[in-house]
Amino acid sequence: MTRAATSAITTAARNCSGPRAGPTPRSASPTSTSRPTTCMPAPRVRPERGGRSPTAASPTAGSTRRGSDSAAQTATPTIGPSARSETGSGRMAWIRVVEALKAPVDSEVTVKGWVRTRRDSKAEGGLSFINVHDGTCFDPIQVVATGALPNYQSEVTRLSTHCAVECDGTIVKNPKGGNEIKATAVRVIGWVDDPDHYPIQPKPHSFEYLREVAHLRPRTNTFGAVARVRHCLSMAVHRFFHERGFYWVHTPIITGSDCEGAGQMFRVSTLDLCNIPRSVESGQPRIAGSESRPTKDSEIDFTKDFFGKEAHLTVSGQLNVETYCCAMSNVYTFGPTFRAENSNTARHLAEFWMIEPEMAFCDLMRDSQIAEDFIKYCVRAALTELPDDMRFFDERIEKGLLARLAHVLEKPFLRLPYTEAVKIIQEAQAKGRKFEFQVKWGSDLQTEHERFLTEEHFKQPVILMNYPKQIKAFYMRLNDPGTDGAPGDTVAAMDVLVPKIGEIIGGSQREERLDKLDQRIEEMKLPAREYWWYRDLRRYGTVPHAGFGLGFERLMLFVTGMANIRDVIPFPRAPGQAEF
RNA sequence: UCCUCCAUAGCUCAAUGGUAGAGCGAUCGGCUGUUAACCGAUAGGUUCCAGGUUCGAGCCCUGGUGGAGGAGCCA
Repeated sequence: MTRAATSAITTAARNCSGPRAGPTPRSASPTSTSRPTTCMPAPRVRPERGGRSPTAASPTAGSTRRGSDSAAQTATPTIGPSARSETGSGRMAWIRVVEALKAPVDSEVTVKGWVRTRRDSKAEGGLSFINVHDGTCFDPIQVVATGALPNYQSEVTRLSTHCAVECDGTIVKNPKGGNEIKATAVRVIGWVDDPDHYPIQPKPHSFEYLREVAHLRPRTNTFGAVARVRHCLSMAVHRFFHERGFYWVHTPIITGSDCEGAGQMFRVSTLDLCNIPRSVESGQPRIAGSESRPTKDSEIDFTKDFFGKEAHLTVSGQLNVETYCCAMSNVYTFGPTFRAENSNTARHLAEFWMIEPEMAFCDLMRDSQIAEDFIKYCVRAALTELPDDMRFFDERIEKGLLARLAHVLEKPFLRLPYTEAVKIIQEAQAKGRKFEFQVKWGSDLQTEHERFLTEEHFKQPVILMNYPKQIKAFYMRLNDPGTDGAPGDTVAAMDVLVPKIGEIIGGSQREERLDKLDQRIEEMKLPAREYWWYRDLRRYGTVPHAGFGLGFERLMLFVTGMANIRDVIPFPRAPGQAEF
């Protein structure tokens, strides 16, 4: 795995309030106990110079307001569309770093952000180059501070990674061409307590390590870029559907049915775990001491629970969104989803965001076309809206990312029946390609098979269609016998396979015929009673409809080239992992 | 849940069962319109936890805990 050591570097001002969140609360007790906690206002760890004690408790201690004074005389109109009416402590226009990098020369500006790096020179009576970032773009802006600043020795030369600063100055051209700010004032808003122990250093950190300091990692260039792409893709998702007349439906996060059928669920309950109510239906008397453990003879009485029945966190909004589909035509969900699977991989989370469009009067072919358009739309959005971030991912995270994505956009995705895919894999095997698992018609394809198809054999995204019914969900539409020359019954299911990820989308045309649906529910021994409202959709004005599901974080992996799903969501939840 | 590997300085990692090391980062100094800066010096350790073997354990054994990679489940 290319865990391209990242890039890190960021800045942080630590507040004095509240308990220290601690970088690695559960690890290294020696470290955490020996470390000075929080930012104690008083004795600073660093030796003091020059008598001034810039403590975190007095953020602006010793900072100068001179810049403000001079700015007052040359009050400059605000610059850029997003410049707000607020100004810095001075009267210069506070603009974002992204705007400062494009602002015209001689503009008087203020930027606010965190120090990424600082380099000093003794030339010209003291010269410091401070890279400041505020999250608005990949590149920081370089602020040039000179010894003429009154707080130069006392503060500027002590800035360390992730100190928070406000800088006033003039936009000038860097000798190498880019914009930089010739500072007239540098105000320190928040110091970094004990830079030697500050968890993020101006050096590469492993992603594993940064997960332990998830509260500080967004200040690094990698996680800043991830956050921007995540936002960009989220907006693209909504834009894609909105532009096509889809309605966003907020399906419930708490579900009262255990019939969504997509894996282990988290229970939602307000019952007292120390005193769980038992039903006495079995006629057995309750036995003291046995009441808090379920037995065959005493079942938990969920009528006493909050919802009067068992409740769980949703594992899919699909069944619910189908109801709106059969009324609004084109709808989608985009929200959090929860799976209590004990799965520990770079592609799974216990809490993730899922996108599930559902289209009425739609068959599998159109479904797959929308899936393809959707993927391409999202890829294009990232490439055009965040070229700097994407270039970074290409250079430092996955070499060749941009070429891979360009290739994805290039031509139509390939469509292939499952039955054909099995033949291709079997032929490859006959020619000596080794697989850990055998493939035969009727068995589900393993990750290795899917990746073989999309990465080796076709070298492009592939949509597999019409899977054997026994490996797919009950709600998928039964195909006519003999579809694709399959030796058994198939359903109108599709999986979109892409290089690097494997399956990124799973979808299907839904079974709209009540008798066929009932037959499947019965075959799979599902509790028919639980599906009463789902069955109603087939009783009252049923229509062919189709949809698909896509894990948003997997789309993130696909677009950014990041290797681990825990690094593309701000605070990953996984088995044994709910810190922050 | 299964298989494999790992846990030593702020970070990344060394160290035949025999004095705890390097690089980066931090601090201080030198040089420099610097930008992965460079040069020198200094500080920094209960070697994840609990037991055990041994004259002696970072190293060997047992049991925990945590992490990583792969698999399964899936999105």
